[in-house]
Amino acid sequence: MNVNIGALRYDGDKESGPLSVTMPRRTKAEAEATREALLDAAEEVFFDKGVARASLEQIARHAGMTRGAIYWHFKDKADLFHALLNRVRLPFEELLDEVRETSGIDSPLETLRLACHNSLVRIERPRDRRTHAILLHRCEFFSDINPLEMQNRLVRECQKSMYKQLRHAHDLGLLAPGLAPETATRLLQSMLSGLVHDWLRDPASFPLRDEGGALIDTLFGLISWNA
Amino acid sequence: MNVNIGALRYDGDKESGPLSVTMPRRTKAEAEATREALLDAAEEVFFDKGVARASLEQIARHAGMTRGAIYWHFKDKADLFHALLNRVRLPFEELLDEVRETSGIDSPLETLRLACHNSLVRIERPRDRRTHAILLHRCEFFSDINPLEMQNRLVRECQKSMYKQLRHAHDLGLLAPGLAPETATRLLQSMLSGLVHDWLRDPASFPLRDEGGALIDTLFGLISWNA
DNA sequence: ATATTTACATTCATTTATGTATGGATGTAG
DNA sequence: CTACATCCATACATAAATGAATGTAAATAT
Repeated sequence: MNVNIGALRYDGDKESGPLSVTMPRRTKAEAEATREALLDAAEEVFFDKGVARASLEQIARHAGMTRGAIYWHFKDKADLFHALLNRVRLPFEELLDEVRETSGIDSPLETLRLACHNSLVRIERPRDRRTHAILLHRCEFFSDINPLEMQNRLVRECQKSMYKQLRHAHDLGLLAPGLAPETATRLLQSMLSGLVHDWLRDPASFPLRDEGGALIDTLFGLISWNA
Repeated sequence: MNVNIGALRYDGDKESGPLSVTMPRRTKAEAEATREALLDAAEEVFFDKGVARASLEQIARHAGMTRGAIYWHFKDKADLFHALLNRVRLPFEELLDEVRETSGIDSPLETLRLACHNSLVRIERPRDRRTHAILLHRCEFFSDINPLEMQNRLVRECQKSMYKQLRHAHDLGLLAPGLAPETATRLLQSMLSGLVHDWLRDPASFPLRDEGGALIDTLFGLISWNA
């Protein structure tokens, strides 16, 4: 079996148009590679021009293909968009699990703090950064896609995980006196949400890990009980 | 002079299409009224369908006009969009001035806190709410419009005003010990930004004034110096 | 070895939005 | 009372994107 994942076959035509006049069918591995290439191209073009203004023709050309390839691998633009988001999906709960497993910490507040730090690290990775920027700042609704509902689902899911930790911390008396876990949750979630929004709008304006990390630590210092 | 602002002339045709086959020119006041009607229609259609998917035809029909009216009053879609934003523009500094004038408070921290409350009240007004929702969640770049740059300008301007207040508060020893005014600024701005984003995405999910107000008070309680 | 399916490229028909050009009736200035 | 400018409606030309249909050579199954 000809396993050749990750490299498209070329036939001398170095231009970024269709590979040749009668380019034939590829092996399964090559087909999977072109699917990924199409997703990469969609990521770039969506990011640069916005989802609405990005045509499937531009995306296909950017990947060295034609629209035929897109319509083979994806139903339409919306389907392509969904596939794009699925590549970077990561529930906040899994970030918490990761922290719980790697570090031997049992304090719910410390676990949460580290998970927040890790979420910033995640979102700095180019693919995650661009994809989140697309979802937050570069797409409106179209066909059956409602990015606002998607964002809502993500936020609520994240809030739920945060609340579980802060509720636990509150029960252990770790929170500042008079601070309800519900309030602490909104405080943390809104701050992180705003921070990420601001940074994604202009990543060059400030270093996310540094300033964001300091902000997280400051907030956790403020909401923690201290003698 | 026939002053008749706020009411379009009808000629028996109650349908929402063009008023009549050969509807003539209006008075200056009527023309200004249709301009406002077009902006109202744009606000609604942009909000419902997103800026990219909203056609000028739909907007015109929604106002009981045709595209001819739009192209008379505005250069193109981008110009219409700009005019829409100008209706609700309000710098944060003016909110601060308003507080300084109406209340006799001289504490920079209290002034800032009240201005934050007032900003929530402002954004709950239907026109402000819809327009901000359009800018934040319902438009991508198109032609010469870059909503991300617009958002950036607004945020930086707001940050600047907040920082002036917090810097002043810090110099007066009003901030919690060890809390830099730069950090406090980011904390407050990110939280407010995230809060507004979340609320605009789904205004029914929680009451902004109540929960947001409580959040503001909590945060100011945390960042203030207290014996 | 043949038949079939796969993985695209190419072509075509349709839709949709835009910008402009033109027309026409009335307000308004003189 | 005329003349012109204003405020729109209508008509037209153009462009761009979509989705479906079709073609096709190689991979794969039989």
